[in-house]
Amino acid sequence: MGRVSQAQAAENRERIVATAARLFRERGIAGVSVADVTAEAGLTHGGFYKHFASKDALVAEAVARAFADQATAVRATAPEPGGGTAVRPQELIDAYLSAAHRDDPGGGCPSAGFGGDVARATGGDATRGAYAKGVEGFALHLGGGAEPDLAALSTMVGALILARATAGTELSDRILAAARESLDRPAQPDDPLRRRPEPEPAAVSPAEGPAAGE
Amino acid sequence: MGRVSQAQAAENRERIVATAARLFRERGIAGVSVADVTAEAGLTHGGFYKHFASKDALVAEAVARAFADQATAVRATAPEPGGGTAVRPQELIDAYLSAAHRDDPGGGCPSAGFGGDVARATGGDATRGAYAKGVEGFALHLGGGAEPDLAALSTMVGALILARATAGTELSDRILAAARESLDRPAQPDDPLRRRPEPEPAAVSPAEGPAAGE
DNA sequence: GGACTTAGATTATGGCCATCATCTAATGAG
DNA sequence: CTCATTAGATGATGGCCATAATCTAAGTCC
Repeated sequence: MGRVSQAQAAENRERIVATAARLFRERGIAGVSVADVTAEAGLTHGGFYKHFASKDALVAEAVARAFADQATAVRATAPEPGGGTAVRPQELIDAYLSAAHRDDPGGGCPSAGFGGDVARATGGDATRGAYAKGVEGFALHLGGGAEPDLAALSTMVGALILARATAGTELSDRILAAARESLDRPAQPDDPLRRRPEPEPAAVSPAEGPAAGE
Repeated sequence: MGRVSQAQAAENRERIVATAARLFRERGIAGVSVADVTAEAGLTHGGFYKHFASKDALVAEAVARAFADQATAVRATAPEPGGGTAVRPQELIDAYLSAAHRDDPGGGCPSAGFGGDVARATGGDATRGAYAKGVEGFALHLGGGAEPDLAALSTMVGALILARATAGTELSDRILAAARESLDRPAQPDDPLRRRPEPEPAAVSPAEGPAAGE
């Protein structure tokens, strides 16, 4: 086919980004080809490079888009649109650590969905930058707007990834439940029990320590 | 070259599995070819299928191997080899949430290194089974041997994945620090503050709720 | 309305990949 | 010592992928 109106072209481009944001989260960035994305968007792969300089450029936009969508959805549930809440939004946490969210990676949390792939950084700085910015923004929401709750974010992202990887086993549901339980009680900054018993230096070498093998 | 002694062949096979366990964690399963693994093990790709039925079979063995190595390393730091500890092993947590572990995915935690890839399940049940078994075993160690501490595991895995994906930014170190801080205080099962304020049902639909977009 | 522009389709291109057939030489059983 | 066995090398095969050149028909602008 020949040409298409500017409005139609812009819409096509949008659909490519939205489709990519979903597919990349579902199957992983390496598991989705440019042709997959364009086909799912109702186009052929030919015109792709009229819109994007490379697959990496699409990845960066898809990551940014996924986080923007998440921010929009999260804002819709915030008690005070402009201000901040003092406690963690319990509804958000429950929805996050639900079986439904586990089973919908394509529409789910970008921090979890892109985490593993972004670490291996196919593309350059654009992708990683968009990811880091998105992560911090989401953590900020978890912290109630004041300061990012990075610990809660870690628990949620970790639980979701582990639950997905163990989906189908009974362990998967237990992981979600344990994380929900753990986040039930907001952090108590002045709790004396938070101080560690003895601050002796770690005796294990991290390189071949408890986390390593071989 | 022609043939090789049975001992040499077994050693070659071992080296393939060990190399795969490392490379798959470093670059992702989809990002490593059979030829990559065999070459790094000092062989060519030809003889590979004399040892493994498919790449997926190697993946399953590599996952199992990575968890076995981790278990060995973790056991080496356990205070009581046979028994269990009542509290979380602080040294283990500190080593886990270190910059060194973040920067060594190839030799690091399999729960984190394979998490994203196993969720997309290239291979069949063998891989997922090995993964689930390994995760539960590691969680058991974190819980001191009595019962698996799935919440702590989630926090650690999530923090590590997020720290890796944001490596190079200042956020990365803050994530590790926040997770360390959060895990500093062992869980208090009878803490009255752990009860949630109001058990109202979640008002958001998980499908297009706070975690979703579009 | 006519000429220029361009979105998207068609069709290469060069490369990598999993898997397999074949070759070859050393091993290990007799 | 001999020979069938087999680990590993070499080299297809068929397929997919990112990227790009070319084509075409429809928009856009004067």
